Amino acid sequence: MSNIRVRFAPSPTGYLHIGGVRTALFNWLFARHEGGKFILRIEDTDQSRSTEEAIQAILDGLRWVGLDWDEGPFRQTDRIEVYRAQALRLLDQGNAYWCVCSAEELDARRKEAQAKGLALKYDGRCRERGITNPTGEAALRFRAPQDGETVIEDLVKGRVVFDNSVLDDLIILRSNGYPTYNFSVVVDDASMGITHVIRGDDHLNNTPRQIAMFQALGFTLPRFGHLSMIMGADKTRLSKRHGATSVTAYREMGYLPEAMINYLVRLGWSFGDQEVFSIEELVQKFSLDHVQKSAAVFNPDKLLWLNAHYLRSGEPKRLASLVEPFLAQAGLGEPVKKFSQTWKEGLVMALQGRSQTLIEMAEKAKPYVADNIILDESAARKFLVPAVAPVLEQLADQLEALPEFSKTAAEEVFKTILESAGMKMGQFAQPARVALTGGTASPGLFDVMDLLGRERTVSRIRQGAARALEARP
RNA sequence: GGUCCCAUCGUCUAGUCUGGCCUAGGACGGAGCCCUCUCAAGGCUCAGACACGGGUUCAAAUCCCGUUGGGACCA
Repeated sequence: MSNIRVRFAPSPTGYLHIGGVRTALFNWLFARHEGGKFILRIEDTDQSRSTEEAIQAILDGLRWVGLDWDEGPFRQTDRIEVYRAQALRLLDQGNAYWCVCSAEELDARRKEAQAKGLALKYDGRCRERGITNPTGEAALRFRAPQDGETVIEDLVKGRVVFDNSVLDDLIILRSNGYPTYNFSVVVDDASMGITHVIRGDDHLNNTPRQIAMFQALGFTLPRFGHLSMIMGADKTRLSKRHGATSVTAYREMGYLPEAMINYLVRLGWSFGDQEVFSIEELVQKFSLDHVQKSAAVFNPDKLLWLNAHYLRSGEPKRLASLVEPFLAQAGLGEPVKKFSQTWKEGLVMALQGRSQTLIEMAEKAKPYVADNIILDESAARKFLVPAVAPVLEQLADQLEALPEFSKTAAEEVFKTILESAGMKMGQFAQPARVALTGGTASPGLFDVMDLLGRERTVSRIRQGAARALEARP
C-alpha cells in the first residue's frame, strides 16, 4: 500500500463528458497500479451552473465504467468555511488584500490595457491600498509573487517554466464570500493530501498560480501531470457538435463499458503495439511514462470496432441481460418474455459476432423474437422464385415429420433434400433464409431454425413456398 | 493581445529520453483477394506518415535553433 493519493474533481455543470472519464480513468489506473487512493470531489462552488442531476450523472457515469472511488464524493459547497478560513489566513499573513474595484472599472481598464498592447492582467490598483475593513462589495485577491520563475516538473509534459511576472493577482474570495476555482482546488488538494494532481492540460497555465498559493499557505506541493485534450475530427476541442460526448449517451447507444475504457485508455496512452486490454491488465501495466503529450482526435470508428470486439467475445449470459432494455426499446419487450434464459443466451450467441452495438443486436433479434417477419420485397423477388417452391414444401413436410426437432436433425434433413433435388447449398440457402428471416443476412441457417423452433420454422417455410409460387418469372 | 503546450500514415499510436537494429512497426478506417449457406468474423495483400528550413554528427524520426501550423489558458 503506497501513500499515493489522486483525485478526480469534476464540475457538475452538465453531463459527464468522455474527456472527463478519461481523466478519471488515468487517475484511477494510476492509483490502482500504485496501490494508492482515488478520491472523488465535486467542484460545485459555481452555484449558478451546478445541478443535482449533473452530480448524479457523474456518479452514474463513473459507476457504469467501473471507476470506483475510495473517498468522497466530497462537495466543495460543504467546505465553504474551510476556504474562507484559509483565505483570511492569507490576508493576515499579508499574502492577500481586499480589492474594491468594480467589474465595470476592471473591464474598462482591461480594454485600455488591450488597446495599449499590454498584458491583460489585474493592474494592481488595490494592491498597496491596505484596505482593512471594506464596506460594501469587496473581493479578496491573492498577492502573487512577481519576481523569479516557477518551474513545474510535469509528469507528462516535462519541465515547464513560467516567468512569475506573468502571474496575476487572482481573486480568491468573491464579494459573495465564495471561493474561486483556483483557490478552492489548492485548499482541497492540500487538505485532502493529494500527492499527484493528474488533470487536463487546460489547467497547465493555472498551475504556477496554484503553486504560489500552495507556498503562501505553507502546504507541501503535489506532483503535477497534465493530460492533453481530446479533440473532434476538426481538431477543435471535443464538444457536442462533434456528436455524442457524454458517457451516458454511449451507454444508451449500446456500447459496453469495457469498450469505452479500452478506447479511452488508448487515447493518449500506449503499451507497445497492444490494442486490447482487460481492466486487470491495465491496472498491471498502466504508467504515466507512456502518456502522450499531444492532443488526440476522438475516432468513433475505432470505438465501434472495440465495442464489436467485446460484444463478440462477451459472456452470453451477461450480454443477454445487457441487451434486454434494448429489446424492449425495439418493441420486443413483451414477446421476448415467453422465451427461456437458455434460448436468450442462444440468441445472443447467434448475434454477438455480427453486431457492433447492443442496439444493433436488438434490431437483429426481431425475426427470432417476433412471431412474424417483415419480408424484404427485393430479396423475395430475387430468391423466392417458382423453382424453389417444391423444395421448400418438401423441407417443411420433412421437418414437420421429424420425430424430434433439433439443429442437427434439421441440418440432416436439409442436406438430404438438397441432394435429392440436385442442388448446391449455395443455390438453396438464400431462398430458405429469406423465407425464414425475411432478409438475406442472418446467422447460420440451422442456428436460425434452432432459434425459431419447429413450429415457426415450418410455417415460415410454407409461407415462403406459397410466395414463391405466386411469383411470375 | 500575452503566456504556455504540442507536432510520425486520414485517425490512434510504436520508435524520440539512452542517435545507427527504421528502405519507419502495429491498430482503426479504405481497396483487393481467400474462406464461405448469407451477413459477420478470420486469414493474406496493397495504398498511406517522420510539418518545413537550418545546424550538430561518420550517421538524425530521434539532439539543437528557427519557421509554420494546431491547441489551451487569461477576459
